Amino acid sequence: MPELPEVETVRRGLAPALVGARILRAEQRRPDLRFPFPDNFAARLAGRRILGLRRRAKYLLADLDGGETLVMHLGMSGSFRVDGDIQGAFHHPRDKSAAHDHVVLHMENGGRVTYNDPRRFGFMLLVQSNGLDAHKLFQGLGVEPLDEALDASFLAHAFRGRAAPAKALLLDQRVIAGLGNIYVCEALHRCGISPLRAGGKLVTAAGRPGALLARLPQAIKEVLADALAAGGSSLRDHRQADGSLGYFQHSFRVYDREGAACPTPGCKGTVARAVQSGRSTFYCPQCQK
DNA sequence: ACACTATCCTGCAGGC
DNA sequence: TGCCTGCAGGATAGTG
Repeated sequence: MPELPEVETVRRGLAPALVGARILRAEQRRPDLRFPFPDNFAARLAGRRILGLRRRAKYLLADLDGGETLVMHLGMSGSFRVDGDIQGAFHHPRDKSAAHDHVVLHMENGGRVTYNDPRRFGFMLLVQSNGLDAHKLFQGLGVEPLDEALDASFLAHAFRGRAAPAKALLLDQRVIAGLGNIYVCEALHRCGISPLRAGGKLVTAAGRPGALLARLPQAIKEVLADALAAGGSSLRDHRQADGSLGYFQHSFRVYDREGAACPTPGCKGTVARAVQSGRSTFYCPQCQK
């Protein structure tokens, strides 16, 4: 479920159960997800206290005592579940999703945090906390989209001379870290930029942001803020850590709305679907230029 | 350097 | 009903 608003919503949901709490015991139920788990993963988690839970881009970072940080990425289908069931697990045998419960953290406070990931594109790593920024995963990461560093001149610099479509550039985590397919589609629609438009064409010859590009940072920040306020988007049956559903999917203007009337006031267009870099793009050919 | 593809994996919806 | 195809919120290695 993982773009920035979803990961941040997960972080907020997990924090009460994890921050300040000690991991009594950890279960690692398979050798790997996207990558192999670290050596002695479960044993290295046992007894550790979680000092804080942060987010960087789409990564969740749990800082542990002892100087290590547990780095978690949800991939496409990762989710966390928190239950306070101290008496023992209730796992319905027909609950298929339990087959994909890959990691369980048994907390000293009686809580239990389970990581479930059917597609296993997610991963967990342990990294020295003081070397996090230098780690390969974080080294090349672009700006946080909600940071003030994301502004029109930053985008003009990043897009200048690029032939790749705006969609591809916004999905590139080395430029902006945290956007994904949904929010890129939504942000481009909000500011009237076609996802097919070459990035370089949105920049003036002098390297300044064009009129449309100037609106993009605000569009990105607004759609993310709206999604955060809604608890993220819940496609299919994805749930937040506390079991509740985000509801921003009801506010999508173009994503997964092929054939619907364009919601832009005064626009008579119809939402279209295109495929870019193997992924669906939704946009209005009428008002996105 | 850049642009584009194929790929990892499972589940689900839609067509026949 | 069942089988098949395509598609899914991500990110990377590999190709030209």
